Amino acid sequence: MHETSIMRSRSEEDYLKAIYSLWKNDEPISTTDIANYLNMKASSVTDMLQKLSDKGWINYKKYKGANLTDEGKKIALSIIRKHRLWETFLVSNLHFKWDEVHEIAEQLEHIDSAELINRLDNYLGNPMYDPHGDPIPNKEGKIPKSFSIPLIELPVNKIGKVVGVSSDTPSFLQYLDKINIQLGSTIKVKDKIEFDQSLEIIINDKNYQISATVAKNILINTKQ
Amino acid sequence: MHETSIMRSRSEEDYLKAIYSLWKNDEPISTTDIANYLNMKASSVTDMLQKLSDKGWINYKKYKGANLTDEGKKIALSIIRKHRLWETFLVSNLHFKWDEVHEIAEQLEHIDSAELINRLDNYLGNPMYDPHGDPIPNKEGKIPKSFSIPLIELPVNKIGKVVGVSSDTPSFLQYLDKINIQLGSTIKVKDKIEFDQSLEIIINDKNYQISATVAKNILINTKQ
DNA sequence: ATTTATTTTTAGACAAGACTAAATTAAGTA
DNA sequence: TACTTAATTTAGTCTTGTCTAAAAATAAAT
Repeated sequence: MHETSIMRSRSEEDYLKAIYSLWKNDEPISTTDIANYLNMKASSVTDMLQKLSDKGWINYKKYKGANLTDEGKKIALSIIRKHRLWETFLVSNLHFKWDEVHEIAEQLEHIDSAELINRLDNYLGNPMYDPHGDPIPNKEGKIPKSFSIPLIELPVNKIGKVVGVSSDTPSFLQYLDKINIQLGSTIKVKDKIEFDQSLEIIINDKNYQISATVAKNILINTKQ
Repeated sequence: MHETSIMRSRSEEDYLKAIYSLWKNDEPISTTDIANYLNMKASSVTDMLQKLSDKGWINYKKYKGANLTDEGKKIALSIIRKHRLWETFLVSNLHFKWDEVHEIAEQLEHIDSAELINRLDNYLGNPMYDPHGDPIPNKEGKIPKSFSIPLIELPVNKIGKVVGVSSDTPSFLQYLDKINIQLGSTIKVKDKIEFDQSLEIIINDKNYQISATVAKNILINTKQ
């Protein structure tokens, strides 16, 4: 139906994206991990892994888990590109809050039109990062490098700029909104509490106490 | 999954939209007409009509065809609203040509988020008409009245403004592009050829000869 | 009014993508 | 190493939405 590329179902795309997201080292991703990520039963995952393998998008060995092939990685990255560009549009142009856009982008990312997404990219000014600070892959699937560390590693009395988050659950993002943290916010670490690793920080001249868990999920730039 | 409204499949939405589009008088729409419109077999249509009827979206009597209920009409209009708003976005903001947007809008119209579409509406400046001159239903499903006649009915020596087209096949739209007709174009009818009903018209001081078929599918405003 | 042609429906099949329950393999432990 | 537990796969079922082929109903025509 479209150009030379083989049509993919929404389901197939979701699996490829899931495998990409769970991918860490070179370890293959387990059936159970994928099942949990997608809220499905392991048996359903097994079925689909066989299908994706037949299409050449993953390497799959029974009982050994799966990994993306180059072809599969390319597809996953193109979906992530679409997801992040749409999120950017929703936040920058339609003024959604950053915790409201995920579900909608989950739908929009499956719209099939290369022309559309490239035009959207231009329309948005070819952004490098989405509203959560995540890098946006380019047309060729290249991801801009980002140099960042979790806030918890920032030394006392140092100042850093928020460039991203490593969790984007709505509850977390809403909490950040509440204490006035957004992309670009400047944070100073006033003190670290030995006992529970919590931090005392300053944002816009106001003091806040944040837990180690939160501090681990806020990303700070290392180069400016 | 979303608000109080019952989830609908893409397929169900396509059927409702098809029935709406084929709707003329109060005559119920036949199985075959729907099948042709959607490029499906009549037997598939029969199945789906039964389903839509069970959900209360159409009135369906065996062998008698189907008509939308108020509920069904509301759904169809909301999909048309989405389709036309997305087309507007694609043409006005992403600078697609008016003959390139249909397929993409066919996908976008199924994105499920009332909030999204209302924000998009505002972002576009609450347009009344889409790039083909078709009226955009509002949130409540109300369609702005448009007063227009086919160009063929415009008397000789009268001037009219193009407000829409009643066919939007790419080949027709491309032909219009070629002879420089777009929404808002001013057309003067210089002569009518009795023999074949074709027209001699003037656009931007240039003369063109157009067939009756074309002249029937160009809509001209009657109130300005 | 009866036959013929066309439409529409029914019945049964199939593919995709999910599930449950049972069987099998792999991994962990005494 | 043998045993137990956890992970994974297989087998079979279900739903959605399509199809083909056959049957039934309606419409058209002589």
